[in-house]
Amino acid sequence: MTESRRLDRLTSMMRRRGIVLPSFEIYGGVAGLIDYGPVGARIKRKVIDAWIHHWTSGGDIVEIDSPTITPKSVLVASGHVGEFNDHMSECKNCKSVFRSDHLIEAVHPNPDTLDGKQLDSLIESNGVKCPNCNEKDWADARPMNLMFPTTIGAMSNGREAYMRPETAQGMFMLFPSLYRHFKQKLPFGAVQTGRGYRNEISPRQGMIRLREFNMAELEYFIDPQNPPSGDLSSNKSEICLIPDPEGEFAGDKQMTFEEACGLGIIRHSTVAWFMSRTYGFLTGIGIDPHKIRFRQHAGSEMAHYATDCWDCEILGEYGWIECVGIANRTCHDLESHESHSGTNLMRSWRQFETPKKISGEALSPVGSVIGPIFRQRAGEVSSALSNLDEIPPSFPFKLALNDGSEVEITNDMATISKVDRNLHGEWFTPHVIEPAFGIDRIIWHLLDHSFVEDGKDEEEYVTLRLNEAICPYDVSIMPLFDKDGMDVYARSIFDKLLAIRGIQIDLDSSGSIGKRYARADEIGIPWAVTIDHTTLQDGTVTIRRRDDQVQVRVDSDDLFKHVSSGTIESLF
RNA sequence: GCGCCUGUAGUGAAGGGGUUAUCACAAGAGGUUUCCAACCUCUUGUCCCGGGUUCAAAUCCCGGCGGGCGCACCA
Repeated sequence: MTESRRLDRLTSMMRRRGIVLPSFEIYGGVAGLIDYGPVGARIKRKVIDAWIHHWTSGGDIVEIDSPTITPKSVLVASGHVGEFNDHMSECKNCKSVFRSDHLIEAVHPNPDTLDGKQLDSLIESNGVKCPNCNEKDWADARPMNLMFPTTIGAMSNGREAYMRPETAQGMFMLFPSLYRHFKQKLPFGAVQTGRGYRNEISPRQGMIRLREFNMAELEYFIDPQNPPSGDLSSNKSEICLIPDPEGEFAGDKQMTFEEACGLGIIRHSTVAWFMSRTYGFLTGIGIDPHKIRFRQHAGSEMAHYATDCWDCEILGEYGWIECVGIANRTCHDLESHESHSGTNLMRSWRQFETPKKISGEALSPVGSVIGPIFRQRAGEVSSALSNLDEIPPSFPFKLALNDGSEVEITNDMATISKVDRNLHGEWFTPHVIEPAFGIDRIIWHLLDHSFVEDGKDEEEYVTLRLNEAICPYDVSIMPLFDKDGMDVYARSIFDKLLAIRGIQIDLDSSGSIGKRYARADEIGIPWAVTIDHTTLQDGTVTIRRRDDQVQVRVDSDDLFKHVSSGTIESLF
């Protein structure tokens, strides 16, 4: 039983039992696209439900839902269009492919601002050699667009759009609505689960790198001057932390979140709080706590929008895989959307404890003089005058306009007036802390960590020790014999349990009872209820616990009660 | 995108120019007082797709698609 074969056995089982399968297989399949089968879709639903509940149960976070089709302008503002239109250069000699901007990093301060032709000419003029074979024979740079383009509108004059590469932009678009919903008080957050799309060059590793994938993202809006944090001391677990290798705390650490935050390893208290709650979520649905670590991004690998980022990595058959990214996105997105869209709604009001007294002098433009002199430009001159921070000591003076030109202002064009008022607060752009979860990757690791092969002797016996919160079926009903009235009795229990909202029940009457237990164990059904001869006499059934095969006999009424309340465990 | 390896029932495998493609497990029907993958009978179901070579291709060749690994990429 070598470890690499375990991966094969797990993926075979997932196909065979309808958990996760390649998509469109009868047409040859498509790399990077997967289906969740009948069993897998149940697991996925439960993981997402658990995730939504985990974050919204505090009352300060709400769920939203926005389109996957996103107009280009939104993604220009977010930076994705620029970031995603990287160019690739191919060495004609050895066929190696490199990012064009990386090739000329040494000779240009901002290579990612260049277009294809500029990149080619710089590569040519600087004689850049292929890092692989040292030749200088480059093909023209080709854009590598990692977003799926589409068009809104069926006709040729449709609007350019992309399938969203992340769900986060939906939360930013709704910031004004969220701000009103939360009575204009920070902090608050919004979550969204749904599909994201990235046209990966080469998807690999099963459900780890997909082209269409399930994300669950949370944007938590805070006042940067008053960053909130929950009670970190409630989590006593020692966590594996890998701080920024270029920073002062380089080197693996093992400590609580509270300690790491106190020492400044985690730089932001709100980030620390979300790391702790992320840890709580993952372990709560069945991720092995010993296979979780948090790795801080070095400055050089940080996403274009983030100033501090921790990846939560989970260990599985593919090694350590990033499953959650917790980033401090600061005010980047809201500010960028405000300037690109021209709105002024992406802000929050910060009330001063005591109003600030503003007294000073201000220039008031005299319209009747400015108008005739500057004509079309009069409006611009007036607003430039009003916005002057410092009043020049004497007239006339040169006033700079937005277009770069200067005009002369004489003393008849403006009057100086005294200003006295109280400032009760100020507008600012909230900062955003974003935990972003890769749901498919988390599901993979849940399956990986639950997949236990512990057959006696030579025989392999597979149990999927899934946490009850995410099991595909809650209970499997098994008539010991599929006759003599046991079949009818089983059916009646099946129907009655199925009627309970949110409960999924499996009914299995084929094959020997041992085989049925094995089938149920393999897809992680935690409880098996058996109807036998005694049931027909006194209405009691046996309940078998998946993880240790222990059975108890209870009245079927008690079964209904405990299934409804999710307290079967208390019967043991 | 590149290189190497690879693709046979639901799953895992054997076969490697020539009768009707083989096996195990799984699945379906029936039988068996059947509580931890028991047994018996019967049944269903497979050569990734497209070209080429050949009298004959699952087998050899080419291309595509998919998978694994390495390089590159992974906001």
